[in-house]
Amino acid sequence: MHTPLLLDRLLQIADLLHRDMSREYEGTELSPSRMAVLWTIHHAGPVQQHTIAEALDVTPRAITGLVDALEAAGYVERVPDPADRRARRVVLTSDGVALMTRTVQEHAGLNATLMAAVPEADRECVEMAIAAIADRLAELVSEAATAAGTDAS
Amino acid sequence: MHTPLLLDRLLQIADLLHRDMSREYEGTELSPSRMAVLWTIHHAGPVQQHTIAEALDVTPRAITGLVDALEAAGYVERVPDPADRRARRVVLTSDGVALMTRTVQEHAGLNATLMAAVPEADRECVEMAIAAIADRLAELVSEAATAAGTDAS
DNA sequence: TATTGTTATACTCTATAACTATA
DNA sequence: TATAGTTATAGAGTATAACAATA
Repeated sequence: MHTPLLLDRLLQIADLLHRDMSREYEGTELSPSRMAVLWTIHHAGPVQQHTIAEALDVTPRAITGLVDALEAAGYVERVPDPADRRARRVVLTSDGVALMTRTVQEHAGLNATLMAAVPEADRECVEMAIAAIADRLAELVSEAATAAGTDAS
Repeated sequence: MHTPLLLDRLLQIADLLHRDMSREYEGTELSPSRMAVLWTIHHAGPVQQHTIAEALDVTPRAITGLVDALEAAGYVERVPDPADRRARRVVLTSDGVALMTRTVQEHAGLNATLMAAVPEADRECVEMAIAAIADRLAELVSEAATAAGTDAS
């Protein structure tokens, strides 16, 4: 048995994060996909649905369903867009803002717990390295998607 | 805009890896879930389906569907279990073995590409740190799952 | 004409529950 | 009685396609 590759560790972490989030939200009106919509609105402010669709790289149809669910649960509201009567802006309700505030705090707490597993002297180096890996991976995925899109057209 | 947390970077990497895998397999008989089944068999050898279900933390019913698809695609075969006539062992076909051999090589290649984004002097430290973070996260998720299970019972 | 978002429909993945065959 | 796996059914998430309202 040899040491797992860094990539294997990253895949393990990906699986654990997704599993933990799914478990955390089970029995509630939330889910990883719905949280992704809330993060987009949290970061971008009131947005049109097609903007969310582009940010998450899914079709507008998928956003219709996710926003329907979030609106029914009381976390977001569809409001008229004064500049375009076809569109509506999706905004966080006060419940939505409170949820995201709590979630940001929980993220910071989990981040601190995980960083505590790394020797203090190594932390800056590790943060830089993971950022570099994430950026490199984003480039690769973007190139692969472009190549696939070119093939298909 | 402050520097993203390490956790945010890990979530970004998780999303990119899943997205890239989904794109890579689109239009084929494969998918991330089906690949997870193949990885389990690749590592454990011929296994009963309930063993795969436990390894992936899904219900046996889900495995029935995934193995059905993989068998139809020619990557695995269900063979009788000589020790238990209720069960069948799932084994890789020669196509399945060839696929996993290719995939292991592709993983090693991607791993090397990503590690190239990290200064050579930092690599060992980063590998150790990510392993420590993965182990810590696995503990946390396991504890949370146990706590949730205890609550429910 | 192009864009925004919806309804209609279908597929994958997953869960629970009821059932068969075997242990 | 318990276990291995299946069928039946349901729900979430996503895709394509056709359509409405507006730009």
